[in-house]
Amino acid sequence: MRCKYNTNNKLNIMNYINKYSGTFSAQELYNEMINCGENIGLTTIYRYLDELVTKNKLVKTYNEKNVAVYQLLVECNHENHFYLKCESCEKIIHVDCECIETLSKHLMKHHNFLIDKNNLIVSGLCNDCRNK
Amino acid sequence: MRCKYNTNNKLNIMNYINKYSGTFSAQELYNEMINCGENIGLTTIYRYLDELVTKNKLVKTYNEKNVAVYQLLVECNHENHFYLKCESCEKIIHVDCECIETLSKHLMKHHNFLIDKNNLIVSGLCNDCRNK
DNA sequence: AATCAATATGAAAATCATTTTCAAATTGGG
DNA sequence: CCCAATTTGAAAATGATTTTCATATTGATT
Repeated sequence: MRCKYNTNNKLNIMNYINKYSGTFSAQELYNEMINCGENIGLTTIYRYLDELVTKNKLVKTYNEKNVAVYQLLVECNHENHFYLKCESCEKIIHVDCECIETLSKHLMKHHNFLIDKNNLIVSGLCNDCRNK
Repeated sequence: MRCKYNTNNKLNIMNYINKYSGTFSAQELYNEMINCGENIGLTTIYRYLDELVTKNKLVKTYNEKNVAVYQLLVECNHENHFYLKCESCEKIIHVDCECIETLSKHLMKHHNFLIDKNNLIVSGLCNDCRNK
């Protein structure tokens, strides 16, 4: 079982995670740490990232190449920030993604509608509830 | 280059695809066909499924184990229906547009979120109120 | 129906992110 | 300081998907 001890490795990984504003893969994080002279194993990174996902500190999604990418779950007022709300578990998911800019531009151009991103909550089912 | 010839294999795969009302993986489809005595290669199935995705006949998502699953894309007029709501005049605007499908696919693929289109209300400013 | 270049096929090998294994190192409570 | 619980990470395993490439099939043209 994991997640019992707070180790130097975990603190160190967290420091590097905090450098990212967007998503990062386990491999990218590993490369960054190695390049900075840290001594860490890729396995350890995978494990700690999963631990943080379980603790809702990170959100895990998949990029266009189907590689897992992670992102800090932090409140923020970024340009492309909006919310996903799970109708089942009520969880709010913060999203920071260009996809909303794409929709925004489309609605303006083709529907003459000015979207209010700060007020956008997209309802649906989150990954956990969808798989229940 | 692919997609030029219509072969017996492709017709045959299509027959089996039509048996599914929900999602199926390449492996599941392969197993089903082999069990039914068909002579087919898994590689061929992967290739034809991708061809059908490109042709918008199938939608490709990933299940909880991150395995690609496919589903027939059935045309439906109300499939892409959602609402715009003006924050100023409270008017509800009905929209039937593919842009929501684009967002939906993106949210599923990259954020593991199944959008509930029937419940989507996008807030903002309508054309009239924006010009006041 | 014979020819032939383009395309399709599929078994085997390769790819590659992720997980598992397991012996060694580390942690923190007692 | 001890020691059992936990963490670590290199190496191996996993497994879905892609690539390779020699062979088979296709369909247009004679």
